[in-house]
Amino acid sequence: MNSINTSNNTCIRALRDEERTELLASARSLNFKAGELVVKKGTSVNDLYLLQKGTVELLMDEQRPRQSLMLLFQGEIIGVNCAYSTMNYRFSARALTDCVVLIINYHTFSAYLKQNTEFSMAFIRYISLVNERFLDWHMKLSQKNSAGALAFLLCEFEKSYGQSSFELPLNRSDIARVIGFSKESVLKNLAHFRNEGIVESTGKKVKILDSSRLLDISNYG
Amino acid sequence: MNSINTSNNTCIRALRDEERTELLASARSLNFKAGELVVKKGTSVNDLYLLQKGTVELLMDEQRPRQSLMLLFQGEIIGVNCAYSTMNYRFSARALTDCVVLIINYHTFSAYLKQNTEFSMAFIRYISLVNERFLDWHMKLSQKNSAGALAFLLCEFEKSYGQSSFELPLNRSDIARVIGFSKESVLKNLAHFRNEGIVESTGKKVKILDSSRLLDISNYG
DNA sequence: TTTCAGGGGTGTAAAATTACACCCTTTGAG
DNA sequence: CTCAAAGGGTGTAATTTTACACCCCTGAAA
Repeated sequence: MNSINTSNNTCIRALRDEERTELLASARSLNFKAGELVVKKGTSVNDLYLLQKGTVELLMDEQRPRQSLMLLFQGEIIGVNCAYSTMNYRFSARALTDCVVLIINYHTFSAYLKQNTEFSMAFIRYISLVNERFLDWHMKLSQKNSAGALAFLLCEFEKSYGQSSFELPLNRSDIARVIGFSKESVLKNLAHFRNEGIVESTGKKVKILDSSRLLDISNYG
Repeated sequence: MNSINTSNNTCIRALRDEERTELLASARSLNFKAGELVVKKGTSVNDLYLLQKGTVELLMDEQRPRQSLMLLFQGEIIGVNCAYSTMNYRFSARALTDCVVLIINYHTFSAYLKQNTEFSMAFIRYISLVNERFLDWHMKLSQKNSAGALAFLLCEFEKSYGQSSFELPLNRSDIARVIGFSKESVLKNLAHFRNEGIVESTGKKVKILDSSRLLDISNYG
């Protein structure tokens, strides 16, 4: 059980060794295929879902695939904000890639929060940072034009994957939904980036050639 | 000191009586005039600012008065999210009306978080709810057209003030900044609402006549 | 009293974005 | 092999929003 990798989540690391061992003993790992629903909006929070591997998309509504909240990469607890507010998921999470999710018992987790002050302070810090990132994501996208928003998303992938060459887990319509613009705007801006030599792209394969210029477009928009 | 009203903040109420008394003994009340800067972006968090009375606007940048984050009404702790993440304010807060702010010592507050489990759990719940409201605000505004956004803002004021007739602490340009549209869009939509008999408005005085229709416009947009 | 700045207000032009129509290529099921 | 579906891609029209020009009114300073 100790082989389960939790080192990419800052607040789990704040647990004492024996607590972490015990918590992970009660946890189980689950696999999701790309496209599967990991969390359904409206359901109650019985467990915490730590995304160990893969990328998920948070959605306001599965039906109308209009409003995408943001993307989560490995190391994040999915919908952690809902766990201690309404205790109901306020959005759905869909796997964009094949994912490995660690299911952690909510009550066990809460018990440690009450028991271990170091842990609860680390958790407060963790959710504050998560919410900051959440807000940043939204501020950035809503204040940008279509080119800036696309540049921002590409930069986020580059940062999260840690490499300038990667494969997007999204098709063009998906990208459009995530950044909140039309598919055509995405295509035209991507074509523009290609013509300007800022990125190379064939289908979902993307290589960022001029990272600083892309960041400029992202910040300027 | 016990006369200080803190009952409108849920997490302070979770303190034991003697703790609350002690916390408030070390706190002081401060008045801000409309237009004054309450919190400056980039400064470190040394105290928590509990807004006892009035309305403040959270801004990404004081200089370029473009991006407004959201409005805070009485009972909220200003920038509570920053207190336990970077410990630096990531945005400024400007008083829209005359305000009364209770300055609470950050270290004293943090000491109670570590000491009192009930309080720390209430605080986790509080910041989760605040962030949910933050996110809601942004989701709603960014996905709406100009009419929907204006309707949303008017509904927020109605809700926060608890009455359908009120005086806006914002002129038309301010409204435009807060909802992220142009001044002209605000004026035209307001004129439309007036013509349709949804609101009455002369200058900053607003009376909401058809609350449910306004809510529809807010939700539809 | 005059003047002028600030806010409220409105029509029209300009810009950005979306929607539609359509084409090409790949791929996998029959 | 064939054909249909899905994704990538592009031009053009329609829509939305912004920007500009300008008007009126009020209130405070000269």
